[in-house]
Parts: sequence; structure tokens; C-alpha cells
Amino acid sequence: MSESGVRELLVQSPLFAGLPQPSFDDVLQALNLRMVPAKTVLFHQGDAATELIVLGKGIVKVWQMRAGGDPVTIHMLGPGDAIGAVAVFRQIPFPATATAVTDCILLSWAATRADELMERYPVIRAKALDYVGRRTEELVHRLSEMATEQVEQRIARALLRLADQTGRVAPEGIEIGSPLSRQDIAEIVGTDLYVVSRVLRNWALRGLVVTGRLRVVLCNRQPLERIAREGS
Amino acid sequence: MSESGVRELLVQSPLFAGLPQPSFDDVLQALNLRMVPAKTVLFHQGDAATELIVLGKGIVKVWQMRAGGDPVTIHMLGPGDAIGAVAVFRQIPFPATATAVTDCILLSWAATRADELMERYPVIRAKALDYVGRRTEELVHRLSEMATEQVEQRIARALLRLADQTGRVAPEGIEIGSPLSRQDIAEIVGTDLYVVSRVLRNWALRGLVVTGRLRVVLCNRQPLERIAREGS
DNA sequence: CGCAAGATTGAAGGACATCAAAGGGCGTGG
DNA sequence: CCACGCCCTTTGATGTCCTTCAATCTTGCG
Repeated sequence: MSESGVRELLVQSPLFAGLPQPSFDDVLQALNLRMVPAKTVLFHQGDAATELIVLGKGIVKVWQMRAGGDPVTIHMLGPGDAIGAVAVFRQIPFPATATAVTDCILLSWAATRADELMERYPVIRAKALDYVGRRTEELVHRLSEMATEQVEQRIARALLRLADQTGRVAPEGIEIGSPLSRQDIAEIVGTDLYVVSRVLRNWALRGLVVTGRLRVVLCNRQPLERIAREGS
Repeated sequence: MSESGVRELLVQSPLFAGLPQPSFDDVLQALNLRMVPAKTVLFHQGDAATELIVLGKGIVKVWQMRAGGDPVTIHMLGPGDAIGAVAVFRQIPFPATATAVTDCILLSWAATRADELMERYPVIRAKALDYVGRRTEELVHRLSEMATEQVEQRIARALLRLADQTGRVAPEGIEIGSPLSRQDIAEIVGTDLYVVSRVLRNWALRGLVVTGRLRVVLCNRQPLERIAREGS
């Protein structure tokens, strides 16, 4: 990947977008670039937060293994998103595990380096605050959903969100950009793969989606949005 | 309330704790002090975020009314906590409503003033980032709970959290510091008042809690913690 | 072709939501 | 001071959404 390619990636990252030139160059200097194949674990729940990562390309899943043995997906992250940023800023161990869902390009900074940069350029800290705030809002939203909505609604919401984040145009409609098993979806919405299978099948028969092995394509946004809003 | 009293409140607020002297004085200067009775609405979901509030004394509930008409409690906040801080920092409308659960003392700053202060003293922004990060982690935790744990577990967790936050020593044990109806608890854990009533009644018979009208006292922490962990 | 991983489907059971109704506290006003 | 009424709480009955278990089917790949 070229230098200018990296610059382009960074420019559209919420953490560094719109930075003035000199600070931007400093950030660029300090960065490490690496590529990892799908299924790589970037860090484990409990690891020390020694580096700040920004996702350049690909999709990363952030998840927790709960005491009962049930995995829960906290975030699905796409290009530009920061990974484990809160833990780095707060200097605490990562509270969750990050796994590459697809092949990924990662931009990373040693935690100490990131601190220096934020110290030198307070703008970055403001950006970080804004970014963490946005993610917090998303969490609040998902918490409310989880508290009040039924599974079908939550599945609809999750798929629409994923389509917006990582959607690709496919012949049948908008295809989710990451390979998603029924189990994966279940871990996002907090249910089991059987329910997801039934719901998806039902939607497929009604022509709202096309499903396949590790594949979901949204054909009709409107009805899905209605389900997300009204529950059917 | 005396000047020194306010100072003391502010010193133990996560947003301003440990600030160097001169900046601290500036913060103190810019602050507005006011008292509000229980049930006052501090701001509504959708209001412009024109002031940053730190809770001096009392308890405030932050909640959302969902499309279906079900209210969901996002946060129960105690002394020192910032209220609606994320919206102020991000300059977006409040995503939730804040209601005083008890009589409260509020310390507030006009949003523009808060921005100035953060601009002048980057330490505050660092503190804010840390604080928002901590709250984010709490949300992640509650999201995971909501996704995987059953109601009884969630109630146990909620009560233990509230006891830690606002617990008072009572003759029978630790009393939750705010008047809580079964409905209120239901809105925190995402269920209905009937289930809460049954669970609490059951616990009362087993001697784990003493319940009353708008009142919950925790008598035995250990078994409740076991329920929170293991689900029974 | 045969295996492995994913997906579907059915049946049974449980946890929870919902509805209905009755039983306490507590303040207010007579 | 008592009684009334309101709000909170309890409790039972009922239904349903979802989980769980078991078995079969499909798909892609070596």
C-alpha cells in the first residue's frame, strides 16, 4: 500500500479527519501499517492496551465471552473505525476481544505514541471525545432496543445497520459486506441461530432478502425498515 | 450552600477531580448553582444541549421513551456524575430525558462556557474522555447482560449497582438511596413490574431483601451476588 | 465422493409478558 | 382522627415468544 493510500485512509477516519496539515504529518509518521488475514485475533479481552488501532480496510468484530459461555458481539467495525480506543485512552486492559472478520489493513500507534500525539495536538483529543460519544450513543440505542424490542425487530435493525456500514451492491440488492453466519447474527442481536434462521427464511419467502451460506442480501429496504420500527 | 461546599462537591467529580489550582478556580467561577425538587425534568429528549450539568447532590434518572411507548432507563446518576455531557461535547440534541428522582443540587455551565474551559485547559478534555469512556464500558456491560442473562440476574445486578452507588446503611441492611417502585426497576432491567414484584417477593421470603413501598433493602449481599453471577 | 460446516425444520418446554383483580400503605381532606 | 381515594404492590391465570434439543438437509471444498 502506498504512502498516499494510507494518507487517504487516515483522512476519512473519524479520529483524524480534518486535522491541520502539520499534526497530520506527525500522525502519519508515527503510524505502523500491517495486514492480517480473516479470523486473526487483534487482541484478547484482558490484554493490556498497548496500541491504538484504526481499521484501514476490512471488518472487525469486537465481542465478549460472558460468564455463562455465551458470546456477545459489541461492535462490528468498518474502515476508519478505531478499535479498542477507549481502553487505550483510559489505560486499562481491553474489556473485549477483537477479531478480524475479513482480511484487514490496520493502522496502529503504540499507546505511548498516541498519548504523545494527543498531548501535542489537543484537537485529536477533541476528535476522540466526539468519536467515543458517537459510539456511546449507538450503545445506548442498542441497549434500549434490547430492552424493549423483540428478536425480529432487532434482527432487522442489525441487518440494516450492517448494510449501511458495509453494504455492497449485488444483483439482487444490497449485500452485507462481511460473511455472516446465522450464529454471528444471533450474537449481535442476543438470541440463538435457530431463531435467526427461521426469521431469515420467512423474510426470504416474502422476498425481502436473499439468503445463502454466510450471506445475506437485502432486496427491499422499506419493509425491513417497517419491521425495525413497528415490529412486523 | 457555601462556596467551600461547592468546591468540595466539584473536587470529587470525575470531570474535574485533580485539576490544578488555577484552572479549578476558573471552573468554579463559571459555574451556576441551583436546586431542584424531585421529579423535575432537567431536560427532554430532543432539547438542544445548552448546558453541561454536574450532579452535586441527589439522584437523577436518564431515560428514553421508545417508539412502542415503553420507557427505558439508561442511567441512574449520583453525586459527581455529569448529566448529558456527551450531547454537550458533541453539540447535538440530548438523546434522552433527565429527571430528578430526589431533590437535587445541580452545578451547571453554559455549553459555550464549558467549551471555552476545555479549550483553555486540555486536562479537562482528557478527564472528559476518561469519564465518557468509563460510562461507555458500563453500557457495554449492560448490553451484554441484556443479551445473555435472564431477568432475575439482571435485577440482582441492578440492585447491587444501585446499592454501591447510592446505598445507605439501614437497620436491616443496605438500603437503596432512591425511592424505587417495581416499575422503576422494571425500566432499568427491561421487563415489567409484575416480574419484578414476583422476584423481589421471592427474595424477601428467602431473607435476601426487605421490601416496602418504594423501598428495597439488601440484607444479604453474597447470595445476591451469586444470583447476579450464576443466575440463581 | 465424502466430509465438515453451515442451515433448516420440528417438537417440547420454559421463561416471560399480559390481563384481570384484589390487597395494602399513605396522604389528604372532611 | 377517621375515612376515602390513590398509587403501589401482590397474585393468579393465560398465552406467546423464544430457547433448547434432536435430526435432517444443503453447500462448498479437499
